[in-house]
Amino acid sequence: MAYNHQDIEKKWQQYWSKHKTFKAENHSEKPKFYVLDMFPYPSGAGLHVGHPLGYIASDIVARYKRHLGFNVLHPMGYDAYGLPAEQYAIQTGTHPEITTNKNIQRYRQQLDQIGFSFDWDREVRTSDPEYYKWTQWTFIQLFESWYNRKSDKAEPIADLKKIFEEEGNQKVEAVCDETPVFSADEWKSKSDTEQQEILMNYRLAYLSETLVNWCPALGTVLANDEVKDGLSERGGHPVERKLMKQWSLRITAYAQRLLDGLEKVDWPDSLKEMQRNWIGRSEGAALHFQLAKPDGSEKQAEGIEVFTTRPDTLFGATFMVLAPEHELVDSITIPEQKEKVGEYVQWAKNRSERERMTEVKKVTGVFTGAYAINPLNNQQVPIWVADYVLAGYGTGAIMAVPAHDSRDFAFARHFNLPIIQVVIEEGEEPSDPATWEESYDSKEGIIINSGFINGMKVKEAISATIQKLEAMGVGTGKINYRLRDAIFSRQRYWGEPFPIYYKDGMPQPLKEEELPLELPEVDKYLPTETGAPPLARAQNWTTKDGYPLETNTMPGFAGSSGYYLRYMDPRNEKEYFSKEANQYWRNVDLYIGGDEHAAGHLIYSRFWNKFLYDLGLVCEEEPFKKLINQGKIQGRSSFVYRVQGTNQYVSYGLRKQYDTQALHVDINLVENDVLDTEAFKNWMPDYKNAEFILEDGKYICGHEVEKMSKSKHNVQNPDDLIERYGADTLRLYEMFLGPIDQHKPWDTQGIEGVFRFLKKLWRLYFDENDQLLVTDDRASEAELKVLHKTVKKIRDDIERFSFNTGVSNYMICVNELSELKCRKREILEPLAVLLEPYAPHMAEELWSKLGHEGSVSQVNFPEFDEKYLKEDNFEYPVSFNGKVRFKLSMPADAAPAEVEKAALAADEAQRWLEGKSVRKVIVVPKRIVNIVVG
RNA sequence: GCCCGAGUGGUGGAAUUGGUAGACACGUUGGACUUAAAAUCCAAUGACCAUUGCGGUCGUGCGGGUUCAAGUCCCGCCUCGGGUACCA
Repeated sequence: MAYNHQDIEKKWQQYWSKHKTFKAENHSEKPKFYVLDMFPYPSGAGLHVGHPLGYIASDIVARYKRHLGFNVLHPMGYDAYGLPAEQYAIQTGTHPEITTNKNIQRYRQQLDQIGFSFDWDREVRTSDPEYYKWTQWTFIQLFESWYNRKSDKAEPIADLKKIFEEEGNQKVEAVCDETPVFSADEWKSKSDTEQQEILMNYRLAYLSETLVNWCPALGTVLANDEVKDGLSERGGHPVERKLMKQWSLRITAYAQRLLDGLEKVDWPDSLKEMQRNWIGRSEGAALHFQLAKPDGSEKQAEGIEVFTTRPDTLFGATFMVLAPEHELVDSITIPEQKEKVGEYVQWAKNRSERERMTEVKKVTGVFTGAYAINPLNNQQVPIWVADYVLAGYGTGAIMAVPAHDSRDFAFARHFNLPIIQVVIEEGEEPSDPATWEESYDSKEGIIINSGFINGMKVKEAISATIQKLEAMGVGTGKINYRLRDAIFSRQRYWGEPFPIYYKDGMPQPLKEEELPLELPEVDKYLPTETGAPPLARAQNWTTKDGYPLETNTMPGFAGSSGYYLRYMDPRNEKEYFSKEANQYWRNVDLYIGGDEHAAGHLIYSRFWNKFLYDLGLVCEEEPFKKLINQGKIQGRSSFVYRVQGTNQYVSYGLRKQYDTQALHVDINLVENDVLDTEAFKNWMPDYKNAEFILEDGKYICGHEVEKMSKSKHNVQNPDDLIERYGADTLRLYEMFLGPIDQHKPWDTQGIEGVFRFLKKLWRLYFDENDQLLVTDDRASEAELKVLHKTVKKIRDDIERFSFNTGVSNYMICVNELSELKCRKREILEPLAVLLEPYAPHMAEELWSKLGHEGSVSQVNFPEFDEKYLKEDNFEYPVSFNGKVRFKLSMPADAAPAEVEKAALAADEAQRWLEGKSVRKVIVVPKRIVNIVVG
């Protein structure tokens, strides 16, 4: 009877659960260590082999830190709100909560099977009212706060009201929407509603008209990641942009702090870079172009604000462009152009996302007939409308410098507008822009054709121009961010209800004691006939006083933005978390998760945390000190090809003859790339009436190696592997696959090797009849050396998160001890402890079989002693001109001169020295000898 | 297009600070045990040349460079993966 993983693993999992072995205490003399995994969305497909990769790594660290005497917080929970459960509810009528709870149960069972050391008493679920109470509570705090630029933090709206009452808003520096200046008296004379409307411009959670991805066929707004190529991912329906009243979070107030904070965290550079790009800080100038009167003679009072990063090229601005949505388009267009401009704006608005994306290169636009005046040279430049200028960035208007911007260049060429070169590379002669094929790169160079800045370098010219514009009062240096405020409303059922009701049409927050506002029952999980969100179907969806409640729900990232805080004090009924708990746990020491959350969760969380920091609720400004991205375990996806606009699916080899859209299909419906068409029809209701265009009587699927994810339906689940090899083998194998942060395709081939290793380890302790072989004899030098070498390496490898080499080191250790036929307790006992982080079940079993009570997870980690690692001799590789020719064994402490002498005198050296003179000998102690001959 | 990351045997990967390239596994081949299989154990396994033995040449995507010494550093490319996209 050999290693029986099934019994052993079940036994110890039960033991851990019964004894609450991994419970973390909020009061402890021990130093704290907080290891966190990104919590999963419990999908119906269950856990796949990619999920545990990060969990295993973090579990190894958590277990290791416990051995070192840390009080470890290692919690797990569920990001329980999400579209799949809601979609399922729409299709079947099953309440998403039922589906979600079922999926959570399955997740829990799967997680337990892998033997994680989570403190399950701290589990949170975002869909649990006890949890989302605090999500709602935070929303109210955001609603009741504004961002004061002077103090550079969030402050109460109540304070802002006081300022308004005392001195109006002229001295207020806030991150807010455009608001007219008013005095204290004017403020007091406003009606309550008017005051509320103004305050809305300042609130960090605010209601406004926003452009959204509207899918008429599905009757709902879609998040950006639910839209693919301008079509809805589910169903393939067209998506259009539409203005809707939506809640937003004023995350832009934190743009600079979000950027600065990146300097303070230990995150992968690539991920920091992604966040920097997402925040998209650009320095430049805001400037004002006045309008010329229609007859072209004089200036008008009105003007156009533009943002540019290159004020130094202002003399090369030969025209201006407004976004079709720009508010001035209507008013400045001259009567003769009204019709054309109107048509263009209409056309541009109705153009779907898809068209916009596929026709990026196509140049379109219309002249308004109006002119603006270049403030520096008083030249009149024509104002155009074109959709290559986006309403959402900067001011929605640009000064076009065709000589030095590729888009402006294309536009100027197409409409025959003048091009003036204003930057030139040092030492080059200007050329005629008419002969150019593309715009001229102007990042560096000398300014020409530009009046007072002629001859300056780009950098000087930028600051000189800004100075001049400021002096003239027509412009100012400005920093612009690409980051947009986060749209926070979803027309969905399965999400947190907003703690908001409407009184006289104005939103009002619920009182704290009215939280949580629980999700109501509805008859159907669809929008109403009038297009209102599903919550509008709920009976009596009003406050006690009869005021209507908000019918939108919060998006997926709401609940995940602060979950790491709730873990610190998850059962607190009075507060989000206690101050003491937060002071003790502070922030996450190690956070492991995928980099797909770079621009979403990881920005929102940082924002959320900073906001709570401003409120004095959390003591650390950055939530995640160190972060590791686990690489994705890639899967092999299968595809079917839907003929555009139909429910017909064409086989892989024939797809080129049609206009098709590739859709992922569940790999379980596919064998050797052949689709089980009947199973496919039953897979999802959308496909029920699917028709197929076959080749050779079969439907052949396309395939691709890409990341394994529920949406790609290429999930490989771990249950079968655990059944066959055990959790310890799975843990070791997932780590053995390669570096934790690298992507790698899943392949079960190598798992046998890891399984063999565990069996071999087992045989060090037991004979074929399961009799313990361990003796109390003294260990030999050689055995001690193997042990101590391994202890050092295992520690090292965990500290630097090199788990794959960690596994190799166990293997080397076991190979060597097997070779030595080691049976010594002095060696095998520490080895069991050493193994615990990676293969905890086997470690527990060995520990108890060695005669110990209690869990090995509480025992101190083995120390290594350098004295056992000392080598008396070192085998020098001796190379000639860099090529290793022979080995030379020398005492480890031999002086370089001695080594040199011995190397040159060695028999093997003679054939390489023959007829050559020694130019130089390099001896690097305990490394190498290199003899240069020639 | 732009920004990141990666290219090492048949495969996954190792080489932590410029110092023996290919650790540890998988796979393959041969062998032991067995009636047989499984399990286990042993041996070989980068390519090429030589093969009676000693051995030699090449080799970390490609082309250059720095160095006594380069997978590792520098310059110029190529390929693959990821992110992002009219961001002024």
